[in-house]
Amino acid sequence: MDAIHAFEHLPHKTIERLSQYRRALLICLEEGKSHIFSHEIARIQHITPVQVRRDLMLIGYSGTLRKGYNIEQLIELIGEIIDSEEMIKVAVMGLGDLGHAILNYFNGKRSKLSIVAGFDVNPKKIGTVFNGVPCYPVEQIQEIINRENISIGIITVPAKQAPVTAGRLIKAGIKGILNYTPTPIQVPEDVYLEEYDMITTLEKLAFYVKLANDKNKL
Amino acid sequence: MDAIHAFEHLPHKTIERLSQYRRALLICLEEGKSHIFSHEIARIQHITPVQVRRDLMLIGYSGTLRKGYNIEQLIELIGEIIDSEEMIKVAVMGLGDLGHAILNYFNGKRSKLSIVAGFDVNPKKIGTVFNGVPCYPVEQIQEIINRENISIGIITVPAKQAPVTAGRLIKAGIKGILNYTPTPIQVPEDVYLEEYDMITTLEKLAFYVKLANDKNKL
DNA sequence: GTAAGTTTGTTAAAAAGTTAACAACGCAAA
DNA sequence: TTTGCGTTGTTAACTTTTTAACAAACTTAC
Repeated sequence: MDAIHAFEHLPHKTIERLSQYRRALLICLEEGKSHIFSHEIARIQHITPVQVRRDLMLIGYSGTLRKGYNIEQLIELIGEIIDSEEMIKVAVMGLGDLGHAILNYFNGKRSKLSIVAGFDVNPKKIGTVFNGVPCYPVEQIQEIINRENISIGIITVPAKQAPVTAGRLIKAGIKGILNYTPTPIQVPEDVYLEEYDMITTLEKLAFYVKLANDKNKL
Repeated sequence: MDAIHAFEHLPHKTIERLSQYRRALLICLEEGKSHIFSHEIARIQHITPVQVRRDLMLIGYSGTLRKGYNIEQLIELIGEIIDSEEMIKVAVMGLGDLGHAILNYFNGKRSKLSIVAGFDVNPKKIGTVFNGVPCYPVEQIQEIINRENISIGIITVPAKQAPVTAGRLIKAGIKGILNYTPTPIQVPEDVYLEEYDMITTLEKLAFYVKLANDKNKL
């Protein structure tokens, strides 16, 4: 009980990294490894070994001296912290290229997180099934979200339609929204929002590439 | 000269936000507005007005008291800071759904950043043109990157192929890589890397939705 | 023309996140 | 043995980022 409460206060960045650690660990497990050192995890994630050890300290996991961390146990523990007990269900709004891309990458790999519905305005897509996910008309959003008990919506519609799509999700009682479009949206306080915009990242990258270039010119 | 040097030391987060401010400002300009208050920008980006003012202070832009910031001027200034003088050219590795999605969202809107080539292994795609971007076979990567003077590569291939794709880009002399796959890659020191993974964000969102749920249950 | 209200620009404080430092431990080699 | 090395766990220092506080300046209302 006390331990559960502690996880509430994990730093946001640690939560992100735990998800990443787990992904890396799953790959290592596949490769037949049973233990891993902090510096190995660190190298994969482009961070320092200290940071890895600190994160693991925060979640109360102990490794073995000179042997590293037990991969299987660590995956298990990370799951206990970041996964939900019940399945968390997700809807994708807009089954264009980006929606499809997400379904592809996601592809039933997460055990406690599952995309169960897609919505689109294109009549040709309605009724089709892509990667096991059926496509519904947006008008049915309220009905499907209630029926399937969907708590997260991913917005992958064209940028201009992001706000109205967000509005629909909010009205339907969604708990969290992941917005992949470059158009920022507004949500009420009780909806958790994650804006995840591709263009910002690219422009930032371009800035630092330019900077490096300019330095080399001197 | 001195002013240019100062921009080198802008906080990373400020660079990100400048890109976002500009995007929001462009929309406001389209809507016919000429000035904007810090709290308006803040609201759009889900941050505080202080943060906006602080960022603008750092880039040395002054607004008008009780009138706000001149949108056109501010867009101009942000461009001077984050854009490169010459066009920065970008290649997309993998023209699947995600590659297409990026081309769609990007779509020639950035004036100083341009996607000029796509690469794929699928023979059916080679030679086609999507959104004005021609698709080449990966074997020609070195040739095209040299010829077009491409400095940034975006990786949108299937996750398993991310590392080998990164290797090809690096060998071809790329300066910056944006990796959209969930598989982390390794780059030498002089290549700027941005990992931009969709699954981490979704898992983080799920965690905070779960947390909110658990709290409500009590 | 004076008071009240807004908004900017800036400095200072606080919070969040990262890195450094190092004790503790245990294995391996001499 | 005992010495040296590699690794963990943890505290403390540092850096980055955000937030608070407030003076200055302009506008409007009275």
